Order: sequence, then C-alpha cells, then structure tokens
Amino acid sequence: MAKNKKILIVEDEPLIAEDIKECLQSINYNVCGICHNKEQAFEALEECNPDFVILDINLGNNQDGIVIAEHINDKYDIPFIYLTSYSTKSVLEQVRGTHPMGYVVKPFVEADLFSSIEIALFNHTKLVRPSVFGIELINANIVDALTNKEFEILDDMYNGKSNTEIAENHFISINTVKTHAKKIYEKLDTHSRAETIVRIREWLSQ
Amino acid sequence: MAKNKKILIVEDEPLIAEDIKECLQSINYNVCGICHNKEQAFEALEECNPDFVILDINLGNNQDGIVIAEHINDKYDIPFIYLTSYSTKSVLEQVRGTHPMGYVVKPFVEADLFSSIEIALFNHTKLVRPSVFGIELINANIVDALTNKEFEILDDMYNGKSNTEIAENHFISINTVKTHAKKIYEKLDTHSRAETIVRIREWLSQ
DNA sequence: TGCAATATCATCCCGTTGGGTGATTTACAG
DNA sequence: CTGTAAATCACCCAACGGGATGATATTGCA
Repeated sequence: MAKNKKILIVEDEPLIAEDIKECLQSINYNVCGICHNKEQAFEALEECNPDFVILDINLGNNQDGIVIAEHINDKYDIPFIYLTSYSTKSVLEQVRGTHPMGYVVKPFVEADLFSSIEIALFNHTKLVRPSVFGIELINANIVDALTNKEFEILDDMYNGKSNTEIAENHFISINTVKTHAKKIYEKLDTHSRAETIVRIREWLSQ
Repeated sequence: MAKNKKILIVEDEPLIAEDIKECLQSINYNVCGICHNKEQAFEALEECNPDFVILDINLGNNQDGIVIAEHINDKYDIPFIYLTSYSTKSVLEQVRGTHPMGYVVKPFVEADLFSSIEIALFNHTKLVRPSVFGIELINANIVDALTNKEFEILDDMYNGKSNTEIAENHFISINTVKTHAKKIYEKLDTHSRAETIVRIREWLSQ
C-alpha cells in the first residue's frame, strides 16, 4: 500500500503531538508538520501541501480546530479527521457541520488511528471523483463511438442549449445540428434531449 | 435533525448489544434489529431494510463481521461501521478491504458512536447519490415555492420523462401535466426541459 | 488515386413542447 | 361561510424537436 501520504498534525499539547507523530511513523506515514495553533496550521496548509490533516478541536482555550476545519473546507480539498477528547453535545453539533471524514476519541490506540486514516483516505478519493465529462467517458459506455463534433454538440445539449443556440455557437446551420443530434441519439440509444441528459448523468455518477 | 434512520446492530454479546441499543435510542436513533450471528444478520438485512449497520467483527469464534460487510457491499447499498475491539494488523488489512464508513474501538462512548454514525451517513449520501434532490432544496433556491404536486412532476422531468409518460405515471391528463410544467418553468425561470434539468443540476452540485 | 468517414446543409412531416386563456372542483384558513 | 390556493382539465397555436431521406464538400488513410 502506498503510504507516501503527507500528514499534518494539529495538536496543542507537544507531548501528545509527538506521540501521534511516532505512532504515524511507526505505521509508515509521512508526518509533514506539527502545528500547535491556528496560525501555524494555516501556514502549514499553504506550505507543505498535506494529503491529510489530523485535528485536535481544542487548541489552547478555544475550539480553533473547528475553525481550521472550516478553512480547509473553504480553501482546500483535503480530508481530515478529528482526534480529540472534546465531546459535549453542542460541540459535536458544530463538528458534524464541518463534515470530517472521521472522529477518533482520545485516548486512542494505534489501530484506531490507522484504520480511521485509511478509511478517510479511501472515502475521500471516492468523494472527489472529478466527474468531468469527456468524450472518452461517453465512448467507454457505447459501442459506436461519438466523433469529436458530435461530442461538442452533446456537450451543449447536456448544458441545456437549444438546437438554435448550438447552431449559433458553432456557426453552423440548425439542420446540421439536427443531423448530429440524430446520430447522437442513435449512438446513445435515446430519443429526446432530456433522456440523453439523464443517460449522461448516470454515466457520470458511476 | 431527522433521526428516523433505522439502524441494525450486529453484536454477539447480548449485554453489549443492549448497551449499544440504549445508547442509540438515547440519541434518538431507531434500532430496527439486533443480530447475534451471520445468519440473523442476512435475514434482518433482507427484512427490516436498515439505513445503517453497526458491525462487530468477532461473532463467536470467527470474524463473520467481515463476511457480513462483504455481503452488504455485494447486495445492498447500506453504509456501515465496525464497532469492535478486535485490532490485530492482519484483521485490519481485511477490514480496510471492505470499505467501512467508520471504525469505532471498544470501549466506546456515546459521543464517539454518535459522531461516527453521523459522519458515515453524511459521507454515504455524498458517495452514493450526490443528487438526492428534495422539494426543500428546490424551494431554497426560488422565491415562489413549488407545491408538492409540482415537485413530483419536476422530479419526473428531471429523470427524462416526457409529458405523456408523466401523465400516465400520475394518472392525470397530459393537459394537467402541461399546466404544472408551465408553473414550474415560471417559478424556476426556465423555458425548456433541458434548461430546467441543468438548473437543478447546478443547485444540486452547490 | 480512390474509398470511407465526417461534416455540412436541405426539405418534408409530424408529434411534442411551451405559452396563452379560461374553467371546475376540492380543500383549507380567515 | 367565503375567498384563496391547489389540482384538475380543455382548446388553441406557434415553435421546437425528432425521424426519414438525400445531397455535397472535406479529410484522411489505404
């Protein structure tokens, strides 16, 4: 398994941070930084480009872990878990709102941390499915492949354009658009725009 | 928050199972069944249609929890977490292969269980169907809210159905469908099916 | 060079869709 | 009880979309 993942630790207690670090290194993770407060965390996120973040909720006197989580959600696309002992109802409400990929309660055991990280990383790759729809994706699902022009037309159709609009965008006659559309329906085995859009949606979300 | 989710517990120790059950009920989850072995679990999965499963890995002398997890992956689309004390390296390898949505180590605390379930449910909806679109979501984006009937029609439109098909599905005249469609376009500020589908797609992916 | 695939455009036809207008019944709240 | 909102249906018409057929460049590969 590839464990070259860079992990950032955010934990205000130096001793616990070291403990986590050693634990991670013993299971072959690469700890790219340890932060003790919000400011350090913001800096480290920008500079060492971590693949994963472990957050303590309580940093000093406040729940800055949640602030960091929101910051990660805003600016980055990095999975994170909470590793904390803080667990009152009201804080948990907030925590859930930040959509963490996991939650580990202290005191933790190595296996606990390991499995949580693995699960979080796995789920994240599944979540971050780019779902960019390209001609390759379409052609992977049909026998008679689309031509490039047909795909361009299909792209416009998928984005809700009418035949007239498509004709204007491509500087071609509406008749030509209809000819292409017919071929597209034939190849995708659909019979209307709406049906075609739904078909593509299904392929994208697989 | 809606906690009508039906949760299935698979745990061979009756006392621990009861403990989990009470814990879940105290945080307003609906426990739809308790299973003590693989066979009971297979039956319960089929019969009580749970929304979520909590799995102990060790059932009796073997790791049937993993077998159940594989079965869930094969036949169903239900998120599950492990709640177990078993944590040797070799078992953890297997565990990761079953792609659980979480992993809680015994002894557990209520908050731990709660947050793990919430996170698992959230991630699962994002994983499985990034496009669960409800009337609330639509109405959150428009000024003049859709009625329930209008939403039902919109749902069918979003799924590529023609007016004729919608009329048949709802046992109403095609004229009525058109009337509803007109109101929908007015409210969503669109002028065609394709445009409407795209509009919804935008709202869903935000 | 010549065939095949592709892109282009046209015309006809008809069914569907979108827009306008109006009417009836049911249900619910003031 | 009365008015308003919702659901139901009808008719008309213009525009658009989808299916069929056929024709003419252009391109690229055999």
